This record gives sequence, structure tokens and C-alpha cells, in this order.
Amino acid sequence: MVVGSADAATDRALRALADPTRRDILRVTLVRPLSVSALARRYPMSFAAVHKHVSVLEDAGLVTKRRRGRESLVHGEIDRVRAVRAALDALEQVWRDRVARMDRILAEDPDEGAPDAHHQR
Amino acid sequence: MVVGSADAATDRALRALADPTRRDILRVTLVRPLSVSALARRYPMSFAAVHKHVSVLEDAGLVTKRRRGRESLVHGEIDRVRAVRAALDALEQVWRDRVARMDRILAEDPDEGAPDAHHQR
DNA sequence: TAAATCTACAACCAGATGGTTGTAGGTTCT
DNA sequence: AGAACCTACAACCATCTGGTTGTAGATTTA
Repeated sequence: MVVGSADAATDRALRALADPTRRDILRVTLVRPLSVSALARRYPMSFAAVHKHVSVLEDAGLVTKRRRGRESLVHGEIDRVRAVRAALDALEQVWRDRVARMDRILAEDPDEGAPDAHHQR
Repeated sequence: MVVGSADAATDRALRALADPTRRDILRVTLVRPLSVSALARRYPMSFAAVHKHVSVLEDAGLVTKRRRGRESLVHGEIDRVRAVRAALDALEQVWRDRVARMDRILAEDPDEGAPDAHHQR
């Protein structure tokens, strides 16, 4: 809880990304789908451990699984990556607004009609 | 440990961001510096708890503290936010290049599961 | 059919996390 | 000087996390 609205989805996604193995799984499955077993062979840990990592990514919406015969293929979900990026962009926007506000105050800009906007990237 | 090891900083930053209280602290201190006590008054938890959250953000490089008399002012560090965003952009870039990468991977290693252990990075 | 493979989940364990209270020392205000 | 305030850290606690092994069922292959 804490801090009112707080999107739990963002929490889960950021937390899921805060692990190098999971980031690698996502990186690889963004390129092409792989089975959990195929993924497990890439890392120095048990199948069960990799299976858990995939579950964490799945709960965060960063990957999806599609059953194909006896194996289930893990697909990276670029849209969720973009959603996380958007959360960071929001922080950047907060910072930018603060700079714009400072600029207005310090410059005592005679141009009242154009709110901020004179700040590029 | 596991895998890369080069991106422990990214780990710490993403982990630090995966908490709504900490994201709010960062949001607020990106606008203007606040003392730890001033921050603590904004959240329904003890000073010590907020102090710990600030420490996590500080270890991640997302905020810095500057002593001002008896209080220490917490400043949000936009550059670190941008560094995290860059890590996500790298994932997006992987996705954009997926066709080319897939071609290369399949050319090198036609076997689906790839029993070898090629580590990334 | 039998063996091999793949997924899934349970039980267990050590260490990290997120909160608490308490204590101590430095700085500012009367 | 003394009170009030702020930071810092230690000890403690419950829960979560990231790994392990073991087991079971479904599907594919020999």
C-alpha cells in the first residue's frame, strides 16, 4: 500500500526486471520464443529455478506462455516493457517541469503566452 | 550473482524503483530537495523506515544527500533515472532488431534448444 | 508399450527486505 | 545551558525471494 494510487503492476514489472537472469530471459524471448527447458539450459541453475523466474516475468506481464505440444513457449512482451519505460518517462517529465518552472521564475520571461515549451528534450 | 555481473548498478536501481514509497520520494525530490524528516512526515511510517528507503535510493544512485546544518537534503538524480531508461531502451532495440538477430542465431546454431551455454554481453 | 522429455508444483532453506522500537550524538532555538 | 529537532544506526521480527530437491502428470519418441 502506502502512497495512495501506486500501480502494483509497475511494482511487479520493475521488480521482475531487477534481476539479471530475468532480464536475460526477457532479452532472449523478445528475439524469439523459447521453451522453459531451452531457457533453463542457458543458465547455471536448475530447471525449477528458471521456471520460477519465468513465472515472475509472467506475473509481471513481461512474458506470456503459449502451450505447444508438451512444451510451453515463452514470448517476450514488448508492450509491457514500453509501459515500464513510460513510468520512467513520467519521472523525467516531473523533473523537466521543475526546470521549466525554475526557468519561468528566474527569467521573468516577458513571453507569457507560451507555457514552457522552450525546452528541448 | 548469475549471468552478467556487469549490471549490478542496473539491478540496484530497478530494485529501488520497485516500491511506490521510494518512487514517490524520488518524484518529490526531483522537484526540490527535502530533508529526510520532511519526507518522513509525508508517509504513514516511522522516520527510520523512510530513512531506510532513502538509503536504498542513495545506494542505487537515484538520490544524493547534502548536509545542510543539522538536516541532510535529499536530491533526486535525474541522470540515474535516464540510465535505467536506457537499459529499457536497449531491450526495445533488441526487439526491433529481432529479425536480424534471429537470422544470425539460426545461422550459427540451427538447433532449437542450443545445449551450449553462450552467455550474453 | 516403454523410455525420454517437458511442465508444474510442493516442501524446504538461507539470506534479503521492510517494517518496528530504542538509543546516541550533532545542531538549532530559547 | 537546556530543550527541541534531526540524523544515524542497532536489534529485532515477519514475510518475501531465490535457490534447492523431489514428485507427478502429460506428451513425444524409440
